[in-house]
Amino acid sequence: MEGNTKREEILDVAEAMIRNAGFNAFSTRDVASAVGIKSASVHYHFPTKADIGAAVTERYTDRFLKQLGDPGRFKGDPREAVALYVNLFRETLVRDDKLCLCAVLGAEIGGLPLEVGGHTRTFFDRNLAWLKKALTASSKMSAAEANALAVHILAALEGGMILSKALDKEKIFENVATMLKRLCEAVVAPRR
Amino acid sequence: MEGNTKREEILDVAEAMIRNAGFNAFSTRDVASAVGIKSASVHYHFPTKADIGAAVTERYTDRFLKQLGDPGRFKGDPREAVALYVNLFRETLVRDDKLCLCAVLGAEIGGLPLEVGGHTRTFFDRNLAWLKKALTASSKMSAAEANALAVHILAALEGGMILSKALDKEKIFENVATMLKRLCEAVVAPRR
DNA sequence: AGTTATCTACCTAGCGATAGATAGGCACTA
DNA sequence: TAGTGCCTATCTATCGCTAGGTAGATAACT
Repeated sequence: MEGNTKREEILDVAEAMIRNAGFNAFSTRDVASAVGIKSASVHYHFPTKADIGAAVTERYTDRFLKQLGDPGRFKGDPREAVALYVNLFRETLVRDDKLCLCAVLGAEIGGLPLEVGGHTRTFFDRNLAWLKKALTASSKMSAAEANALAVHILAALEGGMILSKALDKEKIFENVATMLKRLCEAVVAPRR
Repeated sequence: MEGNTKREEILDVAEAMIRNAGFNAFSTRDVASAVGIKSASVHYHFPTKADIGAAVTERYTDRFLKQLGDPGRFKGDPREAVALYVNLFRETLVRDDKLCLCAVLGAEIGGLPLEVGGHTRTFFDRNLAWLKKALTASSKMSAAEANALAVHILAALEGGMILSKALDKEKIFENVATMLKRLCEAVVAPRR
C-alpha cells in the first residue's frame, strides 16, 4: 500500500479488508502479514482490533468530507451539488472496486464494537448535514424538503453501490445516479 | 423461535443472527445454544456453515417472492405495485427490527462462501425481475424505463434500511418510501 | 432392524491479546 | 566523546479461548 508510516499502512490494509468483506472478516494477523510485520506489532500501534476499526472509520469520514469541500459554495443549481456528491461515490466504487466503508459497517452494525458503530453513525450524520446544507444553499427548497432529498440520495447511493458490486454491473450505479438527477429535478420544480 | 422442526429453528436463528451482524459474526455454537442443542447436532442438519448460509438465503428469497405474489396482476397504476413492494420491505424492517438479509450479505459479498454469494445475487435478480414485470404490466413504461426504475427502487430501499437501522430512525425509511412514490410519478408522467 | 436426531468428547486451526526481549536512534551529561 | 537512559518499533513465544468440523455412542421412533 502507499501509506507513509507503518501505522497508516495498517489503516490502508484494514480499510480495504473491511470494505471487501466486513469488520468480522479480517484478523490482525491478516493485516500484519499484508504490511510485512507481525501481529504483535499491529497491537503496538492499535491496542485492540476495535481501535483499528475506529481509526479506519474516523479517517475515512474525515477524508470523505474533506473531498466534498464547503457545501455552502453551491449557488443556483442544486444539481451541481448532487452531481459532485454522486461523483465522489462513483469514484469510491470504481477506483477501488469496493463499497463505501460505512455501507459495509452499517449493514453489520448490530455486531460492531461500540466505538466503531458510533463512528459509522457519525459518517451518516455528517453526510446528511452536508447534503442538507448544499441543497438549501443552492435552491429555494424548504428545510424539510432538503432533508427528505438528502436522506434519499444517501440511501440510494449506498444501496446502489451494494447492488452494483454484488451483481458486478457498473451500469447499475449509473442507473441510480441518473434517477437521482431526475428526482432532484422533480423536487426542485414540482408539477404542482 | 417459532419454527416447527429443529432444522427450521436453526434457519430461523441463523437468519436473525446474520441479519443482525453478518455472516461472519455468528458461530454454529451460537446457533446451537439458541435452539437448545449442541453444535455437533447443527452439523448433522447442515454439514458446513456455508450450507446454513445458503439454506437461509434460499429460503429467505423464496419466502420474499411468494409474499410479493404475481407481478402481472397490477393493472393501470404502477404506484400500487410499488406501494406493495415498499410495504414488504417496511414490514421486514419494522416487524423484525432487522435489515433485509441480502442487504447485509450484499455488503460483505467479498468474504462470503461462493454458494452464499450466489444465492444473494439470485435474490437481487429475482427482485429486479419482479419489479420490472410489475412496472411494465401496470403502465406504458418502456422496458428500459421499467428497468431503471426497478433498480433505483431496490437500491433505495436496501440503502434506506441500512440508514434507518444505523441511525435508529424509522422516519428515514418512510422518507425514502415517500421519495420513491414521487419518483415513480415523475417517471410515469414526465413533464416533457 | 433401520432410521433419525441427538449427545459427549475431541481435534486442529485460528483468534485477539500479552509478556518480555531486542535493536536502533536520540538526547542529555560527566 | 564516551556513557547513560529513554523511546520507538519491532520481534519471538505464548496464553486462554473459540472457531468449524468429526467420530462414535446413545436413545427414540417406525
